[in-house]
Amino acid sequence: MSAPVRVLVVDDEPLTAAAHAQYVDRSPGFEAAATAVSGRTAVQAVQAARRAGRPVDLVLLDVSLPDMSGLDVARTLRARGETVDLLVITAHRDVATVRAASTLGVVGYLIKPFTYAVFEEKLEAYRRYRSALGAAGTMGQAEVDRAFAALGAPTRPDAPKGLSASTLESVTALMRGGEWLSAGEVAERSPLSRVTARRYLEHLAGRGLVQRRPRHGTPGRPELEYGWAGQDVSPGR
Amino acid sequence: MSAPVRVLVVDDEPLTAAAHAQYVDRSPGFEAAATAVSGRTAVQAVQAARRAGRPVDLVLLDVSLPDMSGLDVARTLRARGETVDLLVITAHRDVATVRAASTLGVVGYLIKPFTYAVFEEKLEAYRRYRSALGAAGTMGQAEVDRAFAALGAPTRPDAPKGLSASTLESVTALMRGGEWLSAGEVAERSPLSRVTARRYLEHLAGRGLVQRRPRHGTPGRPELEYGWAGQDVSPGR
DNA sequence: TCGTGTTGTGGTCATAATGGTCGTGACGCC
DNA sequence: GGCGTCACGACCATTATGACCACAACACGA
Repeated sequence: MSAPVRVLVVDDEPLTAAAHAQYVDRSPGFEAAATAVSGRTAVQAVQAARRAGRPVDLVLLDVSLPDMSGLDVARTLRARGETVDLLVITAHRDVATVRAASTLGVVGYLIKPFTYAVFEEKLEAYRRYRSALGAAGTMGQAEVDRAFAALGAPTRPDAPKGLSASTLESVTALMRGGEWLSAGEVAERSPLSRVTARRYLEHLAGRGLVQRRPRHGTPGRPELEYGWAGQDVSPGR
Repeated sequence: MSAPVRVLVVDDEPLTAAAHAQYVDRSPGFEAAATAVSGRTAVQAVQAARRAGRPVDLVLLDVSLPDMSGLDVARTLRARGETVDLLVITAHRDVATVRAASTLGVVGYLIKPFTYAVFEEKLEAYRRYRSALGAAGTMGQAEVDRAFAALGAPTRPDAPKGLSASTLESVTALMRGGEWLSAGEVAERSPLSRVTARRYLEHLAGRGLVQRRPRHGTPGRPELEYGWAGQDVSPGR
């Protein structure tokens, strides 16, 4: 198990900041390292944490701050070369702010108010993003795409046409076991048929929740095996 | 029908820049506005275009430039508040570069070499991103997610009939190591059989991505060894 | 020097075994 | 009772493997 992701919470409203920090601590693998109530203190907190040898990984950044815009905080951090990831949390819904945040390389944009489920989904997406980037020293196009796709995961865990929520959940639970399984093997370990199992696995793969890779070595067409993303890739067979 | 997206192509290799510009003009809704062969001229071109009232919408940005890194170009543009989108096009595959590009808010990251089909896919994703942003003055969480998701759309490497995309990528990754390997050696270092390895190597050789040469000196039929050719843009459809 | 044997891989064919899609059927909801 | 939805079975398409024959260069003897 790797060290938890250290999170700095920035919000001018102390109660809101505390609530967000609570959300963070509630999420396994994340810990609220500090909170800041202004843009200036936020920048200072990031720099201080890095100099102290315990750098911040992620900043939950409010846009409305008393001294400066959250976007300005982002620009300042970028200009100073701080390598932190930013998750914008704001009530601003205008296109200009969203676009500005996007060009500043934020890993997500959350519109207040939101439920914990939605928040957790964003943290989960960020976790996948990190794991996709941390996998290897060099990446192929597919790996790069997977990293970018992780951030694009929709907030709502909606089950599209043709899929049912309960079945999706059971397949997800099975895959969380960490084993690499083919569609046929998933079918064996669940009351589903291979075709149905494949539909759900493909759906999860499209969302970046599971990875696919061919299983070579035996005659015949290679078997596609699926593995839960968000953990390190096992060396395989 | 809205005005076409104006694109600036940046690459230190004039032939590559021309090829990319051709790709852009070939894509409906996009037009190559200019090309630049260095970081300094790229920044100047963006500023000049904006002042001339015909701003650049998108920059195809190479990382390896003679005077400065493409990432530095991005930082400069961001620092000067230019509101252009960036699509990184590079042979750099290390995580650090990918991560740096990501934090600079690029709309995509393409690893050279690539086919036109892959390139077009990225432009299409960017088009969806723009249309998601341009739809309304204010956005809900769903709209924001859709915009971010558009950029995360995976590029499917186009493999011809008989070859699978993921296998092709693994063979490509192995060959990028720079070593000269025979089909049998590739088979040893991958879960593939010699026959399969040969099929993919021959495919890459046909596209000019790897070179072939016989390995003399030992008894028996000479072994064909394959080496990475390191071209920029393959002549694929 | 030339011809022949030896060696080891190149390249092709048939086979294997799953992937993916289409149509059908059952279940639940309006 | 009709309709939409979701899952299943079966079929065809797809892609890897193993085996086989052919080929090309070296080695050696005449």
